[in-house]
Amino acid sequence: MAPSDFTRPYDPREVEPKWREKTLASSWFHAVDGVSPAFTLAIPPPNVTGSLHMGHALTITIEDAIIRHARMRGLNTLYIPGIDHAGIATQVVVERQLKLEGKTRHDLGRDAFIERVWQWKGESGGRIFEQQKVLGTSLDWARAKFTMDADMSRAVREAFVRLYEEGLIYRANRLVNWSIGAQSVISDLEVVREEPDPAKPNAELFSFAYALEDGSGEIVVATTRPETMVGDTAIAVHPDDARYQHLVGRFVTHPFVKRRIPIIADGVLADPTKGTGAVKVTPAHDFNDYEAGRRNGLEMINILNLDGTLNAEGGPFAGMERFAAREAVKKALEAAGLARGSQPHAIAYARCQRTDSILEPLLLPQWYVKMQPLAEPALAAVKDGRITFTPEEWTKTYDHWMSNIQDWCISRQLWWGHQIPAWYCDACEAVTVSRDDVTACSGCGSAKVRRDEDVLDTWFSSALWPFATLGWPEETPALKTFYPTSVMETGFDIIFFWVARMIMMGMHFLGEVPFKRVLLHGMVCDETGSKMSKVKGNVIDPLDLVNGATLREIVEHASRGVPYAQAQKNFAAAYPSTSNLKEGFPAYGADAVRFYLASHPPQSKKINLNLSRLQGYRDFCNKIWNATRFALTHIADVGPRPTGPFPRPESVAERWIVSRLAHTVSAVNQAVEDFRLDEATAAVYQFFWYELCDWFLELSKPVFESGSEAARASYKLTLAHCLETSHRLLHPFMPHLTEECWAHLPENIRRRRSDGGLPEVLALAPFPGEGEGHRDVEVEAQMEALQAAIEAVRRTCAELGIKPGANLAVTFRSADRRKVETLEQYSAAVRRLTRARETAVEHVSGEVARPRGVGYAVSHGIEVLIPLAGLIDPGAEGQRLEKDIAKVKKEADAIAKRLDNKDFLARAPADVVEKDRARVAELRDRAERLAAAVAVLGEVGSSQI
RNA sequence: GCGGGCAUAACUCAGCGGUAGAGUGCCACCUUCACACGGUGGAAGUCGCAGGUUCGAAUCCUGCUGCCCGCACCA
Repeated sequence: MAPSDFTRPYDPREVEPKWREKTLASSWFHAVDGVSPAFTLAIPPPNVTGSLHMGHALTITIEDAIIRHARMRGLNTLYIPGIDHAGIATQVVVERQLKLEGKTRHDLGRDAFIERVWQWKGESGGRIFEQQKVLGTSLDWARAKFTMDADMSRAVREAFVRLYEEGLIYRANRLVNWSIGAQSVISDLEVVREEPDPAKPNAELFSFAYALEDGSGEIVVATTRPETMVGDTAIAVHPDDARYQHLVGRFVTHPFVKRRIPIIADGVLADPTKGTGAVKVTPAHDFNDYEAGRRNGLEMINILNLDGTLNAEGGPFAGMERFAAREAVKKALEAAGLARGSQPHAIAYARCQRTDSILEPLLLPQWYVKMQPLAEPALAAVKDGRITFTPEEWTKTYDHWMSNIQDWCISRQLWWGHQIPAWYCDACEAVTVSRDDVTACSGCGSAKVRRDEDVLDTWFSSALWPFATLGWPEETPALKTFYPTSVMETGFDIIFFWVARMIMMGMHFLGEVPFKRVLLHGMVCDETGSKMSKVKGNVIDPLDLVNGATLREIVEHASRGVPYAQAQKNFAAAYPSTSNLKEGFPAYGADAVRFYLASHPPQSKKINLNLSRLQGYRDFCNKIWNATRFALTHIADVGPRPTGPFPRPESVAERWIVSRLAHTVSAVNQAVEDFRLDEATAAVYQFFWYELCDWFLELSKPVFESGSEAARASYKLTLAHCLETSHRLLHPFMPHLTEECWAHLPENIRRRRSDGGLPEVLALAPFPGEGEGHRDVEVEAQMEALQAAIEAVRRTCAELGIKPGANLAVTFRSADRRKVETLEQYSAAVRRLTRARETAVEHVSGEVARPRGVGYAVSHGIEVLIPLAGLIDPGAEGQRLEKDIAKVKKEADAIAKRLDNKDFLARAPADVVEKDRARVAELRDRAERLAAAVAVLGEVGSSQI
């Protein structure tokens, strides 16, 4: 391929699809069993119902960068892809489809329904894999797993049976969170509570009276759920509440159902300061009442059907939907003269995370995992550092949750999922839990056994992910090679749902941590900081950023089920910067999106999408492209790259760039090791643009144009080396662009593997380490002086309003022989970069007369003299210099003041004091020289002050 | 109520004890033969407020204010 193949500007649409195809046709990212050291990362499996969102893009970006870095460092690297069957979400999707056909899952029956879900999964369940590929992942697709695969199901069953046999799984009849929307139980973690705002009542606190059975009076209670009163089995008062002591032990009569209800004393439930101090007790429908019921041996009466209607216990209200029943009960109480008023009230509704329906506490037998014994080793593993969290602050959150852990309800009344392997006997009481399907009761041998209808919480299978994906419970070579995995990387919002449970299960079943490090990232939000949601209409599809999209497409992807005009309004509110976005998004490309996402520090809880920054990284891609294109015009015939460490070049510029390269390489490696991808991307961005392109490339141009043969050869090698090393440094963040650029480089310059072989592609090349350069602090100082001299000329001209292209003849003076030599050596480059017609360099010592009427600057021990005659009025220079003098003096005075402080001298470290002394001296010297320059400016100049 | 976090340039965010930084935006200039998705120069911050520790604080400590996020509770 020739440099002319480079289109301009860089167009990711030309390059990225090509490398995606090559990758998928290759075996570059297949990990091999049995080779160590290994590096493993199992992707957090996205929902099978899902399509790629910014959170997935962030996950993949971070993980793939870490994975690619590890792979290039020579580790046997495995990045495991996968999809989660997502019980409730998937079942809801398919049920919605059925509804369009006028059917329910019950019309189909369980087997046919499950068949139908699999069919759906086959058609649209793999979409997210395709979307992940667009981002340039280096996943090992041959090892992709779906949590409902046969081997995964086997692992789930094995885990369940073992826990049961160990007494860590049990069945109990307890109050659970019932989601009427999902028609299932959900776990504590899946309950969301909206914070109540007392200023905005969202409910009604309704008071009513129970009449004492002897007709001697009444007792008033209040509730936000009047319909539950048909399930009341007690009224509780505080034992010390003088108002009610005489009533404890007596009874009231229920107005609607024939029941005597005791008035009991319960100091836990009843709070004398709240309401009337008397509280109705409905043990089967309230968590606190349930505890009170257990304490006091109360009857527990379930009044609800699973669909939210009142059952036969509802008396006159039986059959009514719960909210209709609420109104009916209120009316009936009023009619009976028992209503005692109501007031607006703010309460925290408990809702189902998936369906948003208000949850009902219900008494139902369910399967639970006993968490305490599992939590203890998992807590210890984090405490003693076998597992570390990044950012560290999550350790506390983890400790706190794990130390107060509740048993985990794992039954779900769904059809889609791993059916619980428990069989009940109709002939006896025995429960049979088995690895194999059961035909006879383990207790009495009866064939009348029924399997538990329920499936397991999806998170139960997720908890086995790091080892089930590797073949557990089999002792597979993969398991031996890749477990424990190296890193678990995911959003902080599932630290309890997932991370904590994986740690518990991994330690329990394998006796070893499932991963050594946990990296938790934040949430990608819109420009205003709001969480992305289709309801808010502020979702941005990462593929629209990658491929480009029209405004209409963007807006349509942002929300669901809203008219376009409204959707546009919602979108504009969430992304104020897009007000001028007529054309939609350009194709930023996967590489720019990745680099952008990687540029955020892990402690950012929120990443507010910033399109201008994204654009900045697209520009960076273009910069890399063009720099490579330019370099290729010079390095096509570069000599062979020496094996081993890069040899130390001769010239200042080369030694400088190689020193900066060494610095960048170590900064990037350290940053990736620390999971500070933001620092890694910043370091390589800084190096490539501001050091390699802005300076080294510019300094090398005159050499390529008119340097000696030897100099040209040396600069070619250095340039090619820096460029090739940059491609390798950038590759984990920008896989497509760097592959393309690297493929254009002459073979001579590509870094070989340690065995001497030429890597097939950049992804398989060694990551830069020691030996790519050498730090040279001295040459860096020399280079800084050269840069400062050039910048001094530019600044002086700019501040004086001297047009570029003016006829400049600049003289540099220094007492430092090396600086003089450097300036002389680079005089052609200096002319080019300052646009001066001619330059002269003088080595001076002691006081030297200054010419009159010159623009003057001094920095890093180099004086800059620019004759102004014929260019501008020297008066302007006088003003400019005076301003400069004032600034320098102010700075010098500030430091001098510190140096006058005896305590500072006595207590500050010697090197700090020394640095300040040198700095004051330098500043004073500059001030003197500037003052002298003013003095010789000429008549006009000196009178301007 | 318990716990965690955040407040730095117009915007988005680094820095977390020794001269206030980056990207974007802004202003001025430049169509210099890799790149105008470019180059050069510039302006811009009493680092939320008040105390304290220290020779020295954006950085450590305490309090306050304002936001955010968990967990618990809510007749």
